[in-house]
Amino acid sequence: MDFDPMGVATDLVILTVQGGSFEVLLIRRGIPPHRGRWALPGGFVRAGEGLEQTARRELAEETGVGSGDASSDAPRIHLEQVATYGEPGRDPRGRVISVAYLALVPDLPTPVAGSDAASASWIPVAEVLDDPGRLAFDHHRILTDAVERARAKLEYSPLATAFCADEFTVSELRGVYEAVWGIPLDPRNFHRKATRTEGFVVPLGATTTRDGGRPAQLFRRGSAETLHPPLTRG
Amino acid sequence: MDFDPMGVATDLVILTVQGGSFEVLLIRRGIPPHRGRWALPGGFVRAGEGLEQTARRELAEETGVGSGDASSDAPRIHLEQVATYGEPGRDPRGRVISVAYLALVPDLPTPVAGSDAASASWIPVAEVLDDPGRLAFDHHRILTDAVERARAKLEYSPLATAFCADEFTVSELRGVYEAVWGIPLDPRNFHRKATRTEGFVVPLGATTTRDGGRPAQLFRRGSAETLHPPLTRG
DNA sequence: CCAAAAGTGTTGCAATTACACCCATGG
DNA sequence: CCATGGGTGTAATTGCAACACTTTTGG
Repeated sequence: MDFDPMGVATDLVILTVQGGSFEVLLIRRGIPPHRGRWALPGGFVRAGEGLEQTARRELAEETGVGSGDASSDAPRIHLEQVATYGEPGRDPRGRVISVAYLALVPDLPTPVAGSDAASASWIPVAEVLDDPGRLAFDHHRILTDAVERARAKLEYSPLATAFCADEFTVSELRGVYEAVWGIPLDPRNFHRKATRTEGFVVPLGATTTRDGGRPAQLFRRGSAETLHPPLTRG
Repeated sequence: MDFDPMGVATDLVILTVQGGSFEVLLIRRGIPPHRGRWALPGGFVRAGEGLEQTARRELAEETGVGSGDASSDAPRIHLEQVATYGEPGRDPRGRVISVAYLALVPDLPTPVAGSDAASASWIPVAEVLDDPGRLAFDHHRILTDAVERARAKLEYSPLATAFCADEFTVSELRGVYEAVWGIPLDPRNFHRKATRTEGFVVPLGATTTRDGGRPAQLFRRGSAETLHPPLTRG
């Protein structure tokens, strides 16, 4: 038996935390379908290209970072697959399957508009989630799934460090948790948990006073893949 | 820009627990490529068909249950998407993207060989995981990912009930956990956790002596989607 | 009666929370 | 000296593992 050929695309949920706000990168579509509407950045997988490779290419096009090329010395961006969406009729161009990826980036310079985007902007996640009609295609569902994944993974993985610069303070790390989860955390207990959890963060010895008050130690992400014990919400 | 057309398939990781053994349904391929080798059941997505619909169709073909048709009164089988695999070169027939699904079924009658399968058998999961060369394509990776997902979800979701018949005892439920995790659990503490966790299981009043000894209460799965608190491994 | 499996009570350790308190800087 | 944020100590509580013990059947 032969197969029915289909289009395969990747869509990206690029998340960041800026000044205590949890935001997603959206584009205003410059070409049909859904021209002029907000959507997740994405594009078709090319013939010889792997799925993650496509996602990294799109990420680089939109943000200017994270291309997986050996030639690039850009910071390593966290990128993971979330799910695949393939209902017939989800794209008016024909039968298109979309593999959604979640990317977590630190505070970045202004986003760049890609080829199919009239413009690109950081928008607060909560605002978009509260308005199911805001996004084109089935992108509201994709965003919902990706954000849920991110929120869950903060608990048991060191993923939050992906939102931070190379060097960060415990407060900055806590700010990530507070922004993503949308709840305040006790700074004193958080400090203990973050620093005592094996392999989560490693102290650099240096300090900074960029947040005012007593100088804070600087840390880099550790080597742990999972957090024991996990950080809990609430 | 137009897209490069590709084949889209679903592959199924169908898991069950039989007599304390955690097993996966494999087929011996009856057609090329990889004719004669073991593989996960799967097949191409048809033109007007949704991804999950394809998975349910394949599941019904292999096991005779769980088709999503309204006409079917077969039991509802747990089916969830795991991940999508799309490296160029993973399938010699051309560029094929495969969406992997995880299905959990209760102890079932003998499996049926589908159209592309010479035969189908239940094989212990541990045995297959220990032998990376056993499966065709990249199916060892898919199985690894799916089993990891299943093991993790037992902790915080009522998924284990999907391996049980409609009515089950606490011991039978514990047997599922022990088989999937591969470790023994304290029957007394497990009983408390399972029955005290809100919405996990609901007592039916009836009892059974099918396991010997004192009669055990029968339960049905509850309505909870997540377990609070979770059941922990170790 | 004994064996086997179901189910309950209790105890002690470990993790977590809530918050009092001290530290180090800038203004 | 005060405000601000960084960081430590500690008591009350909760959660959980370990295991003694009781219950209800079959043989």
